[in-house]
Amino acid sequence: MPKSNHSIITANASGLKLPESFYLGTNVVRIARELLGKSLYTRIDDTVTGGTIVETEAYSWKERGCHAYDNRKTARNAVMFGPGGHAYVYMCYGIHFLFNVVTNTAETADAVLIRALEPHTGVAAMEERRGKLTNRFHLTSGPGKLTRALGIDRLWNGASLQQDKVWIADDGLRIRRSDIVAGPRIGIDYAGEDALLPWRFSVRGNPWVSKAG
DNA sequence: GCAATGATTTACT
DNA sequence: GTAAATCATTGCC
Repeated sequence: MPKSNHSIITANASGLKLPESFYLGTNVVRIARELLGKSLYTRIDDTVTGGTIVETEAYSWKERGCHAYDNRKTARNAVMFGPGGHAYVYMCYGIHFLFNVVTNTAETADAVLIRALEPHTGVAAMEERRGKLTNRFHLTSGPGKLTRALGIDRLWNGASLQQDKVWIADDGLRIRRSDIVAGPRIGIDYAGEDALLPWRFSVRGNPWVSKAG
């Protein structure tokens, strides 16, 4: 009997931290796909919170949707020009922090935006950070929501994913290729035809995937 | 449905 | 140096 993919989980925090080599890969689209099913964790004091990544988007300096399009380096996006395996956190709409994983080697500005998690570790702590919710699926089902749930803010920009503050682990979960949905990215209409690139990936049928798509 | 919210960027002088 | 437009969204109406 096939396992329901309605809710994929649940792993624990004992999985293997992804090595730096994973992030140094040159194909950011492939990395965005491979991050589905991995777990993103943060540790603040002794509180570990985390969940399974169920939605990502790839961004590359070669296309207009990216902050670093055409190799334009600014104070905000400087982290993207460093080596892969670091966090790129920035503020959007003046209210929300968005968490990205820098990929590729130094001077090649690619990144993967983490858009949604299925929470499985430290859920009570995340609920406390998010405040009262009418629907439990709203806890981490959006890029701004998950950073708030995990306690991520702008000070985390540039943090290494090889340390014990924020990291991504392989908890052994495998997402079948046929259960990965690809589609256009959210909220980048200004990118012209690059907005049509099918660089948003999510887990088919998972209730924690953001509503925006 | 749409207002709120503020950092960042860009286009000027 | 200054100002206006822009924005990888959310949450409340």
